[in-house]
Amino acid sequence: MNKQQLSHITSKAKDICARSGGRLTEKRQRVLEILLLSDTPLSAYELTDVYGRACEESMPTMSVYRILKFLEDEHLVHKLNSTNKYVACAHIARGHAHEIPQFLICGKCQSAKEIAIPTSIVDDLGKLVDRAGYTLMNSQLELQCLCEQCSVGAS
Amino acid sequence: MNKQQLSHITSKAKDICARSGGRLTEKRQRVLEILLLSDTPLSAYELTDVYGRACEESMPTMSVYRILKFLEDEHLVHKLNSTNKYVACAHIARGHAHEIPQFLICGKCQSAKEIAIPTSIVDDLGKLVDRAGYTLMNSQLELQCLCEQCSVGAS
DNA sequence: AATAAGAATGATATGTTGTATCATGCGCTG
DNA sequence: CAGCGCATGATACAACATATCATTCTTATT
Repeated sequence: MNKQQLSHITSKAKDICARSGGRLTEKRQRVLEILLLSDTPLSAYELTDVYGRACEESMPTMSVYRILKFLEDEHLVHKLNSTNKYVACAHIARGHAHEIPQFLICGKCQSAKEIAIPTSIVDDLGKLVDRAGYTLMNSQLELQCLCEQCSVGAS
Repeated sequence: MNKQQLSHITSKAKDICARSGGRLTEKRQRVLEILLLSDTPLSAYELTDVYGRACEESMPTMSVYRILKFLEDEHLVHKLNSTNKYVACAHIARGHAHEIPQFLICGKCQSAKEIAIPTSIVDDLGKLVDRAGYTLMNSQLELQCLCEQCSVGAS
């Protein structure tokens, strides 16, 4: 990702925050940028470390958690429940529809890819859940995979 | 679950362990029984507490983790990654096919139901993952739901 | 039965993730 | 410029998990 793309995304992100009455402060923007530039999802503590090294000043982890919560509420960041790590939303630049995100997580290099799952599959899952007497509340799936590169390497 | 059902299951569990060269010791069996009798999944620390109260002697949490690992390796217990809690396998008594477990987790009462997901849905997911250039390694899904009782209560 | 080997468990320390709470700083508005 | 509200800092602690070494229990062999 180059600087222009990054500034385009953060500009969009500012709009999104403004529309909901929030503010993308400098620290929040920096945290978001770190996640946008990271190859892999990061834990709150990893983010604290990266922030400290990148910004020449440290931030308490508590603040990182608060900022992550803000960014999550704005749908700019997603949390991976299976790994307790955070990843920037892949759809900030274009439209940013608030669809339920789905993730493919590589068990080898830890990269995570946000994908769209066809409505048909989600509907099938919903029907299945209904038949079990339950109601589906959230269908964020996190599928444990191998990414293309790691599949090749492991052959 | 009555005593007869419980002892039938633990007897099956002993067979399963024996077949793989493991031993379902008394402590391992007690941990399994606690999970079998629990209405909800339990964390390792909750298990430590319950064990201490039920068995009139305490067990270090470290041992609980080791026992949980053993029971997981024998497919007698599953871990819910989204909540960091553990649940007894629902299929010990009958056949105990080592299918990938799928769970419906009630966000209100915390109960978890282990279900079978039709091959067709899993296949569809697999194809989707393939198209994204990834390889599906494990399809344990944990769907956040409301159970029947909690849905009714919330109406 | 004695003993040695290996499995199971205990004890202790520490690492990782996350929340609670109160204090401080910063920016806007009247 | 005073005061209010939002954002951030600082500190403490709770919950989840692993590493490591010591001890105890089983089992096989003699």
